[in-house]
Amino acid sequence: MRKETSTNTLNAKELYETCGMAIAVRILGGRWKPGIIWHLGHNRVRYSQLKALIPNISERMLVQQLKELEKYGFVERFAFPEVPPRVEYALSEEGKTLLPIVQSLADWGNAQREKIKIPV
Amino acid sequence: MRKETSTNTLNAKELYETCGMAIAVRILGGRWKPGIIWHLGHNRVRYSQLKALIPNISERMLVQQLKELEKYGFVERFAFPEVPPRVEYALSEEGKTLLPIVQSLADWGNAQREKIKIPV
DNA sequence: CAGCATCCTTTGGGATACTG
DNA sequence: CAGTATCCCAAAGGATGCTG
Repeated sequence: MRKETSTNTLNAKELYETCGMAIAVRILGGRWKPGIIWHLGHNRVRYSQLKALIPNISERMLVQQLKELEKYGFVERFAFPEVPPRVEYALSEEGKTLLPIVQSLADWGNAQREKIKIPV
Repeated sequence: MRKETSTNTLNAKELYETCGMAIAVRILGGRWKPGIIWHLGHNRVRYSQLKALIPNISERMLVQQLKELEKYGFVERFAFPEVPPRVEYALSEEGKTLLPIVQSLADWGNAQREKIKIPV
């Protein structure tokens, strides 16, 4: 078992030397987290459902990002001891504070779709 | 001269296959763009000023990110034919639509500074 | 079903030196 | 002052195969 180099871990030094923007970018950074948060919204969502909602994401990324969000307390994980297994994810109260941000990202992006000039 | 692989170029295929969120993440993605946009705000800012406002950023990154933002039309560049040279950057009208997003990122990040649990 | 492990490629970003 | 050019490393992400 090889230890995955833990990225996005804010240690005390980094935390207090950076401004809020830097913190936000580190926590929300990457290609997937905003989409995951957006799809969680206010509901509980099953792992398989989440995977279906986010086409192109690999299982590796989905699990990894969910774990990071869980580690920071933005996402809660509910595992049911059933066979076959069932796991649901949801935003914590803290995580829900991210919803306005990701919503405005999504809205902005959708508005761009019509306006942007296509290179090539 | 080695051609820098052009990142963040949305071609037609990528553009129309993705949702708004994916577009927003691609355009705003990375460690620096939100901070650059935030510091530009509603003013014109000189290159050297921008560099001072964003500690830790290298010239390479600052120039590269500004060029990308300019390519998409979110940033305008004003070069004055003087010696020593002077260059100012500002958000275009289109670019200013990003301000609410980056502002909410900054606000959220600042709010986190007090709340977050410090690992190690 | 909901993952984990491993290998690999691509991208982002830092350091340094140099220039019109 | 406002950049370029080059080299290099680290982090992000993809593909595939396997498991409780």
